[in-house]
Amino acid sequence: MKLSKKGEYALKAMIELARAYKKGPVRISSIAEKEGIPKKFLERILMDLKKVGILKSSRGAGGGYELAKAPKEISFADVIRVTSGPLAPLRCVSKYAHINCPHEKSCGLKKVMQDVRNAVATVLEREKFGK
Amino acid sequence: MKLSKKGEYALKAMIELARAYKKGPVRISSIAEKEGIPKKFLERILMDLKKVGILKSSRGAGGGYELAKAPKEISFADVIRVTSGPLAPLRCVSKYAHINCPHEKSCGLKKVMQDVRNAVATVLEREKFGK
DNA sequence: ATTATACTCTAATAAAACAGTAGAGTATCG
DNA sequence: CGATACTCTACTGTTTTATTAGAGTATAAT
Ligand code: FES
Ligand code: FES
Repeated sequence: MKLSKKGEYALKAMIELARAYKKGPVRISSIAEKEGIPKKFLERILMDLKKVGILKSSRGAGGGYELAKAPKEISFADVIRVTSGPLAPLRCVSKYAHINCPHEKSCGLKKVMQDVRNAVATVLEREKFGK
Repeated sequence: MKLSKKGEYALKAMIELARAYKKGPVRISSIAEKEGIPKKFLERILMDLKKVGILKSSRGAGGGYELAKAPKEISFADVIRVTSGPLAPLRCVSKYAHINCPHEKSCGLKKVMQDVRNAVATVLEREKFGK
């Protein structure tokens, strides 16, 4: 039930970027240093977040990354889904990555796992990067 | 944030064993067949659960596994901790496997992850294998 | 006692996921 | 142009996951 390093780094970077919202782009290396994240790894993470429209970037001198929308429009859940996959403990109870199980009807796990996924999603969807 | 196969199998086996509580031991192969779990893998899982006192076993003909205590005394959380590790997304917010982070004081992640771990623990500790 | 039954234990392994790195390429600013 | 900083593909090493092999031990029934 643990969060990957990638997810952890992504959230930390997002917090940093939210802090700099509307203050111009932030360099990857600046975030990497402040948060103690390997730079090359962070590059890939931020690219992923850009690809789904959470971040935008500008190149060249004075360039860097910044939020693509208001911090209050971005949830922890959004970031984790992109960087560490579904929140649900089992695919059969995942909302956005659902897959059917063979014996769903008689499965004693499904209900509880559904509750877990909902509990997690509630916390992570409520939590935004700004208010 | 996903549950390992090992954890999933363990829970399914526990449900099966709870059903047979006070009805004598159940063979590994019987559980493996019913739940579609590789037998050899299940052996190891049940051994783990025995080691921590959740299950007990008897050998030889007529032998098998059974719960070591009343189903209502065993929670999903107990089983998952043994077979898939801590419930917490990060070690620094884990109750039973806690490790300190360097910058805990200024970390923007800790509080939310604490909430996640609590939400998960609440669901999984409430859910028992019998009532 | 012998045999069949069923758990016990250590070790090994194949594949996947995770964490991180290398390096050449491209856009932009001054 | 030259420095800056993101872009993109591919590669690598490590760890974890999921599983299997096989020899060993205890028990019950015959
Ligand atoms: S594990 Fe998916 S329905 Fe039981
Ligand atoms: S990640 Fe542990 S305190 Fe921030």
